[in-house]
Amino acid sequence: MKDDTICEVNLVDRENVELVQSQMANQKQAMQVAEFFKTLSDPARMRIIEALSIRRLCVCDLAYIVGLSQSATSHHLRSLRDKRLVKFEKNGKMAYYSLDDEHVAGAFAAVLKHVVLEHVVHREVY
Amino acid sequence: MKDDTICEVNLVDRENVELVQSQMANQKQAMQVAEFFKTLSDPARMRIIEALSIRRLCVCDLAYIVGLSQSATSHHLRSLRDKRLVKFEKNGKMAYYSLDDEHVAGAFAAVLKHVVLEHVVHREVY
DNA sequence: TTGATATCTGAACACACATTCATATATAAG
DNA sequence: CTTATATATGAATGTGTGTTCAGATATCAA
Repeated sequence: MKDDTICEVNLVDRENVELVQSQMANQKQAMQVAEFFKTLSDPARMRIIEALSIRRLCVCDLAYIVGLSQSATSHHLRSLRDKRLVKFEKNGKMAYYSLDDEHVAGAFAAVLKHVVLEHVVHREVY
Repeated sequence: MKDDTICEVNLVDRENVELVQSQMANQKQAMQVAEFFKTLSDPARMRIIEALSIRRLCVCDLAYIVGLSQSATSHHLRSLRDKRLVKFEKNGKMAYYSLDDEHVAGAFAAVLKHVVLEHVVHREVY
């Protein structure tokens, strides 16, 4: 336990801290994963991704499904496009959006690797 | 394709829309999953969870590891506690935090079920 | 008791971001 | 060319939230 140590300059158990630091992914990776989570942290974007995983859709049908205005939907689609989570094809006046499967799968794989596995594997008794 | 239909009142392909709607999880579930993602969408909270998945830690050591002030760390821990993702025990002046394993595992399971599987299973040709 | 330490908490500030509104672009139809 | 439709986009607004700051609470030591 070592709670007899005195906390100087915000460090109680240096040994413990160094062990944790050595086992943690670097800060850049954590930020990337957090970035991906942030994208999915909005219910509207969540539902957009969900809907597009079922079927390719045009903007106005998508807007209807997620219950947003056409403009708001378009803004979200733009940010999702920038993150390469969705792609689109223009067909006349219409724009048909679908998931960017490879990239989404890759992102999920990264998340699973850096978060879930990390948690499942390190089941030690504290 | 059916892009010959006219878009009245924001609906191009009613049939398609209804199919997607029937296959989507309800909005409540989407919001719950989004809520969980929002919690992990902050790099600091991300690293807090990551660190605690390795070892039980007191607040000041945790603050040192994630590179935040003690106050900011405490605020994050409070929100994580409210969502039952972490738990803590007091030992004298110190507070030792650890993951609330059952709840975290449950949350991840829900996410995997409602997001990843959904995506993997529905691999149809559009 | 007094002083030091670890943590917590409310208020304030600053910044990020989702939505709306107005408008722009592009295509199709008449 | 003109009109209508589908989508895109920039600006503005309002809301949410992460951090800091100051101070509160609690425990331990002297």
